[in-house]
Amino acid sequence: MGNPKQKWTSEEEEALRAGVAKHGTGKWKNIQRDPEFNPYLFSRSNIDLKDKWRNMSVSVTGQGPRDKSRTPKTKASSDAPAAQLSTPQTSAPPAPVAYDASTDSIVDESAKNCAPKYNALIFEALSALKEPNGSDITGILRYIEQRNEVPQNFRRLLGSRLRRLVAQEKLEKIQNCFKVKEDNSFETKTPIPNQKDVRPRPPLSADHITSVDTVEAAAATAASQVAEAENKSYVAAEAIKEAERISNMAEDTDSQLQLLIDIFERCSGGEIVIMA
DNA sequence: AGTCGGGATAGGC
DNA sequence: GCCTATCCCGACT
Repeated sequence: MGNPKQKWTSEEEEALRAGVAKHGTGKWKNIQRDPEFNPYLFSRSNIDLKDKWRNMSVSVTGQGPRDKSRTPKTKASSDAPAAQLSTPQTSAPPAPVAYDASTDSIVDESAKNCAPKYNALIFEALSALKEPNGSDITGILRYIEQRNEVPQNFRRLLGSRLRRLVAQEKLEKIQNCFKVKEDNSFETKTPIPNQKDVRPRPPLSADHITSVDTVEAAAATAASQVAEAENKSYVAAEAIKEAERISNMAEDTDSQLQLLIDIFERCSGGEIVIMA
């Protein structure tokens, strides 16, 4: 067709990875315009970035180029940035190994993203199975397997995921069965201020205002309290982000450990395990 | 305007 | 000829 092919250089690829790590997939225009990456990507359009990312994705996941049988396009695929945990991923291609600019390390996005997905599947299974005393791992496994494609070592993964959810008090374990904790809601909730916190202040009457000074002092106090509250809110939000990041790291490490255990056991049994 | 998925095609083997 | 990477187009939000 029109223009001759312009091969992607490694610098461009790195810039694209870093851009996706920073802005998330789907924000191609933002990445392209970002002054940090624009020097490398100025000759590429946002469409080019999308195509290249798609291409990088299939080569990492080992799928053939453009799997035609991919799932139908889901509408409302307003993608979520890479951080969006259960975002699930929208219609974005399976995320390739992404370059994490902040840590200078390679992070497997797909592993990151599947953690919350599996958790959601576990909760879905438990609520669908509706067993009063909880469901055992086999039942949960069967439910998920029937409805989703799962990796070979999924039982192990499921086991560790269940243990983690129990540890996080999102599930409770009764003998060998797992049950959703009553007071648990899985979403991160934004705390709704309870009534006593938002109760209307008593109306100011004239005798509350003794002088302009006191009004100003009250205003200054209120302003400083608002600022302080905002500050605390920001610190809390940062802490939540950090906790999520650490949780994801833990999930990754756990998955890797399970895989290594699996390989070790197979090797111990005399099986030859070929690493890809 | 921006994004997406699919089709077309250049280029390497 | 086949496969992959890139370009292009139309649909969608």
